[in-house]
Amino acid sequence: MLQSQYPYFARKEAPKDEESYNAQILIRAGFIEKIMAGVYAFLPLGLRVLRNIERIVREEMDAAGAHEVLLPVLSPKENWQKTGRWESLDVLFKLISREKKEYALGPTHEEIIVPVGQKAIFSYRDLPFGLYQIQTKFRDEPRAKSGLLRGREFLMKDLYSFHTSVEDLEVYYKNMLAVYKKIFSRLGLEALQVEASGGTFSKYSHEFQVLTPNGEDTIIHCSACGFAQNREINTQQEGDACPTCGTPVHISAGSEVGNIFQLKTKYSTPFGLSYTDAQGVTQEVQMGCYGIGISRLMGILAEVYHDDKGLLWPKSVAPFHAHLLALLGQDEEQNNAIRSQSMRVYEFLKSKGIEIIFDDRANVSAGQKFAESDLVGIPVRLVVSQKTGDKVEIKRRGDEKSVLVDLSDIMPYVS
RNA sequence: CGGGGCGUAGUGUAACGGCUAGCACGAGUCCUUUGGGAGGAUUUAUUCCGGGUUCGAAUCCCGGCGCCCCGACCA
Repeated sequence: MLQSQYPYFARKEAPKDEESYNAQILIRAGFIEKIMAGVYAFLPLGLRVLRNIERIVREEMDAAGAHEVLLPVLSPKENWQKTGRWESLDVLFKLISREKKEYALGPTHEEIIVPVGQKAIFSYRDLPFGLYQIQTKFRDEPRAKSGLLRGREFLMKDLYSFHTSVEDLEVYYKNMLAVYKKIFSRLGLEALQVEASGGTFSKYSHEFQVLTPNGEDTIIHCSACGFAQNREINTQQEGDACPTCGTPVHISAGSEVGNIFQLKTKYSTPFGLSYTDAQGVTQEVQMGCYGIGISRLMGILAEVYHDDKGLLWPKSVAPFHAHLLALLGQDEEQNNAIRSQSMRVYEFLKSKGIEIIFDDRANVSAGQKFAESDLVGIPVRLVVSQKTGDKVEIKRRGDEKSVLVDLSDIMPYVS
């Protein structure tokens, strides 16, 4: 039996027990499915978006010289006891084995990476270096909410850097600020670099915030000089003078997409992570950590890129480059012509490396195919029907008008 | 964990304590249809779970579980 070219899970109505926009639209369009509060399955279309976000983050991490690792989700209690977080970290998921041994599911991986790093660090000559992973994280949030924006299980990139000195850490940290800006810009997002409280990690940190009406953070920011602080550390009101340049500040809701901290020796100390300096003296290793919420980014992209008809993915993360619709009718002779023409288009674009999804379903009305393609939000829509003859109709998602072109002229429209 | 709301086919919903739990969408089958979520016929439910009140419970009461929202919390 021929498998359908169209792995589709769309539905007309979103479940009523889901109020956040990103979860509603992503469920409706068939990208994700809720399994329980704060836990989602990624369906074929959603996984492709997730992989694209991942790929961009991975490319930039690799370009910055970081090395990818994969740390375990399951981790021993002792490591968390060493830092005191077995007790202090409320969101730590704990589990007990048949043998009554206790484990934690990783909410973040300092307790795991430090002992790993230790194996490679002896001398100052071994430093600096960075290790990162893209891994599922677990946090026992007291209240999961806002769809993909705050889950109990989510995908995250976490990078840890190791240094001989605070000065060296600062160089790396500053470079990471630039790397992060590049990542968000490739994802089609404008992210403000925001100063925030460092939480339990350090006195201060930098967050990257995308301004969106449904964001859970409040950001005080200045459009003139780029000053931006989280409400956590700033109590200014709309229109107050910017502390750095005096221009009236704005207050906006934002969603955190990345966060970077200077850990310094916070985790080196409990694990005895040290190196020998040029004078033969033992010194503590200085550390930084740098996170990006991969699955959360997918939710934020849905919040930012949509209209009343559905999603509009930026090309860099879109699940496919092109969405091909074959509009079939009752006339089988006509249908055969449409099938062979749409297959020509499909094979041609595939041969050119264009990622294409092909809606070849029979017995689905043209109107439904159009509505669903708008909902899914792939950047370019191609139509083959009785009207198009040996040409293809092309329309960009979001455009009003379409054009009819020969197959030989199609590439500029889809690449 | 405090406050609020809510659990009825796959989805969205209706039903005064009382007839065979109604409708729409989806899905299955058959026929017709095919450029903006098509039409007809037909099929599709232990009303979240467990107790209780009652001649009789989707409906009222108690307990549990689950979901959403506000707050607290948020590496």
